[in-house]
Amino acid sequence: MSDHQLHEALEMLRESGVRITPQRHAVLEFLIKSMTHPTADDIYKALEGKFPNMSVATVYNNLRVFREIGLVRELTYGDSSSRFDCNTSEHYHIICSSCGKIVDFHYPSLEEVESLAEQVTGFDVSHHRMEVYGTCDGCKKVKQH
Amino acid sequence: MSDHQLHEALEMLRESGVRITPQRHAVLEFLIKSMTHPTADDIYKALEGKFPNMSVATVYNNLRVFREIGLVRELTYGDSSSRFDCNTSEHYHIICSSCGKIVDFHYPSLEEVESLAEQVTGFDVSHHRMEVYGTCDGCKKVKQH
DNA sequence: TAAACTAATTATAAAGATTATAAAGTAATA
DNA sequence: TATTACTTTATAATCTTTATAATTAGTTTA
Repeated sequence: MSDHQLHEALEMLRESGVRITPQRHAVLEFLIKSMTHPTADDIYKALEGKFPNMSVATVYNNLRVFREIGLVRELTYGDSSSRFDCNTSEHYHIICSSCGKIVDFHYPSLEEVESLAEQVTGFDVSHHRMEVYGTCDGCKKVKQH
Repeated sequence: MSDHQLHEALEMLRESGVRITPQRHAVLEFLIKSMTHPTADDIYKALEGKFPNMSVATVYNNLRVFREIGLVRELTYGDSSSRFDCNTSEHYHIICSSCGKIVDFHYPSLEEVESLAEQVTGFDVSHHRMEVYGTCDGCKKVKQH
């Protein structure tokens, strides 16, 4: 499943004329295989075993390249650092206010909101973003004790 | 209108046992009267004429106090710095991807999304957040030329 | 009102995330 | 092979936000 996704992503890079270096490949692979939504630092730490000389700047550079191509989305929440999401298919996120865990969920796209906003404000709407916040199962149990 | 809002906000501060200092009053007043959603730095710059000795830390301190009381909401968008919104009534934002302008709009709360997310993920949902992105009227015109 | 206490402000430093720059390395192409 | 463009590394710089300590100001109490 994620192998197929990786393959497609590499294809997109090639088509865009972006070189596929070992570091770039590793960052991409880690992003696709990770089910969490890692920060740049998460990725850096995860790969420093394999690439002891890799610089943080390389992680950021590659994430920027991926974002520009449309391969990843950058998620900015309240906390200090951005998170990166490789799943570009339509989905929303629910975030645990207690431990920061992020879980995907699906819901039909909120087109009605977009068209209303367009009418009311006179903007040309391109997209929207929505997240739900709450307490995850694990944190609920911890709180009960 | 905003005088009334300022009065109510000051009342809330008093009830919470928070001192109303000149700087605090000025930050609050600026937030309420400004129709934009300023960053901490915007506020700092706007008030440095009146309070030449005011420190940035004071602005942040006061914003934190206001947030803790529930007087303002902190908005974290893609750009580097947080924005602060004094309008605590239910509403959503539409943001211009080109110039960063933020406009409020109203829409019935998305309770259905919250309850579905709750069922699917097992979270206890507390709230959600949604923004619409697009191009504002001004920027549309600029682009046409 | 004066003394004591508490909270707020200032000035400054520190932390953390991200971006910029220059030099060195690597791949692609003619 | 020589040239070119792209990528990485190392490092410094920037920017936002938080932390700390000292000072100031406001509030309470005697």
